Amino acid sequence: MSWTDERVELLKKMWGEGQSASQIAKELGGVTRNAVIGKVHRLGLSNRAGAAGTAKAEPKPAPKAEAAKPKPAAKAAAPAKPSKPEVVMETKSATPPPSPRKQIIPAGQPLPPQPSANEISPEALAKVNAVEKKAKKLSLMELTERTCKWPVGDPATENFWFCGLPVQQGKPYCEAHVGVAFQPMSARRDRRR
DNA sequence: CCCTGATTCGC
DNA sequence: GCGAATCAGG
Repeated sequence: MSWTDERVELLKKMWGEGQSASQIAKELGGVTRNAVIGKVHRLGLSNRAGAAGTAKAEPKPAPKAEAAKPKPAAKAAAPAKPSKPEVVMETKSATPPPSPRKQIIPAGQPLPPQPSANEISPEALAKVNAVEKKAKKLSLMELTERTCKWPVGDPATENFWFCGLPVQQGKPYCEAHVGVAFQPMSARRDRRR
């Protein structure tokens, strides 16, 4: 493969968007991330700083392209569904890990955390809520050994997906989900009922 | 171990 | 100019 104009443009575009070299390479195909990085340097756009030479470029917002058209919506629909405060911190009905009902959540090997007597740190929960918005929302088949396998939503529903963010090293989940999946086992054991 | 970008250097 | 190998970090 050679660096045709189109390919270079895509490279510039993606690099500008903050995509990683490996992602760009994958997208382009036929090249490795090294090739991409090498090209990036030769093009002089190592980082998104002012490569032009004089003017200092602004930090540039670099929005994460978020085209969102989940549903063709044959009819008007209400796509916006705030959040469901199902995670309470008062009554004891918290259910941080998704509720797999009696369904078997198919996962490569690791199983999603089964809800247990739990009360995850509010921080971790907040983190997860935030992260779920950035989740890549992968389908079962899209999961790999390196994508967070934290299930979100109801398996019996349309909107059910797996986090998909990069996992934390060996773990089956991303950092945020690891945070709620693996509790220090310190907090309290269980509410003395 | 996974990943990131940066650099080098033979081609 | 190209990019694998290597380096340096996270």
